[in-house]
Amino acid sequence: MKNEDEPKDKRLKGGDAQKLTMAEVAKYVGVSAMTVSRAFRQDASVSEETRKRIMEAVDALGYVLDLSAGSLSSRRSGFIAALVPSINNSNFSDTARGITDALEDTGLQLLLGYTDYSAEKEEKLIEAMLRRRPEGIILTGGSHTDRARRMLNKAGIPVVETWEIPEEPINHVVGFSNSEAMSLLVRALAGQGYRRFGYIGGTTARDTRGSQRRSGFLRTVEELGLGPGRAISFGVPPISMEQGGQAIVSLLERWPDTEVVLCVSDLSAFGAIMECKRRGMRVPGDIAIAGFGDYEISSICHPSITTINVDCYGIGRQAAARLLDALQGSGEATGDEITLTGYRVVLRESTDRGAQ
Amino acid sequence: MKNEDEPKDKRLKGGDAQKLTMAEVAKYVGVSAMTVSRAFRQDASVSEETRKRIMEAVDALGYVLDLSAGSLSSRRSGFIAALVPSINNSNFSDTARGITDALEDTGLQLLLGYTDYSAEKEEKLIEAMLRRRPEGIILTGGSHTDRARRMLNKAGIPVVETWEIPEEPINHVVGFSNSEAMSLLVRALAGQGYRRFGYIGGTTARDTRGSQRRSGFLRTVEELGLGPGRAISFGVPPISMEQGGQAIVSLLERWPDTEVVLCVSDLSAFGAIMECKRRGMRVPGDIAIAGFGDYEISSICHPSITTINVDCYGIGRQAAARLLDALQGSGEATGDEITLTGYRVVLRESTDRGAQ
DNA sequence: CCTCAATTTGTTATCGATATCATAATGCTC
DNA sequence: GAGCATTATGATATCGATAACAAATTGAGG
Repeated sequence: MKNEDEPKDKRLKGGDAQKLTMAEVAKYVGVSAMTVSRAFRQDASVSEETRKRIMEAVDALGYVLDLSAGSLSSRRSGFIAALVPSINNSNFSDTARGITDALEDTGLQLLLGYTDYSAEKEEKLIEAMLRRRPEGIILTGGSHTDRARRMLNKAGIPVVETWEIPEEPINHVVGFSNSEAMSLLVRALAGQGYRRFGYIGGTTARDTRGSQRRSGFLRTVEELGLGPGRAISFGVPPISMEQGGQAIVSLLERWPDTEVVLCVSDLSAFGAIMECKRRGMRVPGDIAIAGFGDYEISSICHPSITTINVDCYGIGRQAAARLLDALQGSGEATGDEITLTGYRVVLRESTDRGAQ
Repeated sequence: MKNEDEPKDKRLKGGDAQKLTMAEVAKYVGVSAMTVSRAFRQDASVSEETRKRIMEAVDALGYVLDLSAGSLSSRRSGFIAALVPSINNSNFSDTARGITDALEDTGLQLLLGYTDYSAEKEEKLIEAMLRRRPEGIILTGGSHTDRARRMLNKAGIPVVETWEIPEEPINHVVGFSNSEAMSLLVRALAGQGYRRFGYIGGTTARDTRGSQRRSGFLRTVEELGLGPGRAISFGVPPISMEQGGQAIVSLLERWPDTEVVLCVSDLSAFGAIMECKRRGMRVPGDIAIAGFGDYEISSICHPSITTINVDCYGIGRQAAARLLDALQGSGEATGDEITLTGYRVVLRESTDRGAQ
């Protein structure tokens, strides 16, 4: 597959004039580099005719703008960073989509990083991102290492924390109370007559949202006089489908008369439901199960899964909007620094009291 | 939430000395900027003692390296780009994880973009990435716009196409034949005695891997003398769970005696199975269903889903490895330019002939 | 004690674009 | 057609790091 009939300098297949610069395009067209630079920006004042000629040359020569040079000079990197715990989670990818959409036509690009639910990885990623000088940064959650906080404070760029309401916000917040949301679900199910509540989901610092949901569960069960709640931890967050299945087995062994089990996410709820069915139990007949997050799987699954719908996409859009506000340098604050996003209970088959 | 007791220049909460440069760190320590620069790289020759003093100063001042300046000078951006069709797809995120892992300790960072299965979006993303001068680029699939191809050729960086075997590779390829893989699944099921095969999944150019699977299906059914295959398209790729459910209804209306249905992915297979169960059909008793991709859901689901397991993670690792080889400028070719990755049939409950 | 090599540090030019200011061309009004 | 505003283009310095080369320091060997 190697070609012999070419110069033997180590060059890549198909690659030719590797280093094509704006100055060369300029010379080719017969204008100055500055004019070429202007032609690339829509606001700049270049005559339509010149721009056309330049763009033709750009096309003919195959020139591609070099932002690394441009951003050094303009002190604008042209991107914002967003860190999410997991890339393979439709909730977070919906948020990422929201950000991307909100950024459209702003000339800003999104750079995504994933922290794998680890504050240490988050710290490293924050540093890696800051080294490229993002114009703003969107984080998931409010739990960061001290060093990460220091770096973010120093950076002098707007920061948005999302998906929860941190005790000590760094800057802007777009999210909701996970504990309140879980509480709402408990109350909704209690309102349907359920009394003996179980819960699947850990308490580790890795998943602060999960911990908040758990504490919302325990608190509410207590408040309703139905306590103490029966909570099982299993595995390392994020709890997988498989771990959901293992957890419900443990839970039912320990508390066999449990009526309804709430899970930290729909994925573990799905695992739990499937495991129950595999063991010949009926859901919701023998045991009712609910999740959190309203993933696609929950509406498709048979039985469909009761859950909390979160405005994931909206979180993304709002977070980006707050960032853009801040970048616009709007002297006055845009109202509160905390933007609350919505959630709602979605009752489905998996907790239907009428069904058998 | 606004503070009045501060200078009113528009400064961000917590932000102080915004522009801290290497030269200032150098002055603080009493060395030259060059020495500071060296201290940041492990290979450089700086005495241990000096490096320690510099790093302490970096810490004390909160200095963060500016890569946009560095990469301009060194002509090394320090990142590679990878484009995947969808961010919310565990197959592709496994590949992304493979790339990330392979890049560890190379000093290279991964920048991920998602094309939403659109060649136009891919073209735009390729341009956006190239403007930041990645040192290499990993693509999904072999179907690109002409302009994208031109840009990639001009860029003079290694390119790896993954997840399929393109007719006209740009440079390196790491993948497998989707049509052969689907063919293998058809043969495995035919071997179990199935005769009347159906298929769910489109033919659009948006999802070339899906098209290849479909053609592999049709070809093999024909070859086995079981044709013509009964194929249904539904919706725009990637086919969702819900569309899988709708598709199987259409398929069974049109060809009620179908014995087994193969789906372009596990997600549509799952949707199809759940829809069947909702309608009171037994899977595999009344209809057998198989998927493609071996997503987590397939092993958890009840019934568990027969599928093709693809080495998604390996694709990522290998793609990154090929890229690194090419970057090492290894004069000689590293064997073939096409790296084949494995796949295997995973037989599970959803096509179990013994079950009812 | 001198020479040469190895190690550590410094100086200067440069990467490729853009900010800024200067200048040329154009158009409009009276 | 002079005067002035407006638009289009150019020249130069600069962003903040690193490459490349130079110089200073140290140590070993004869």
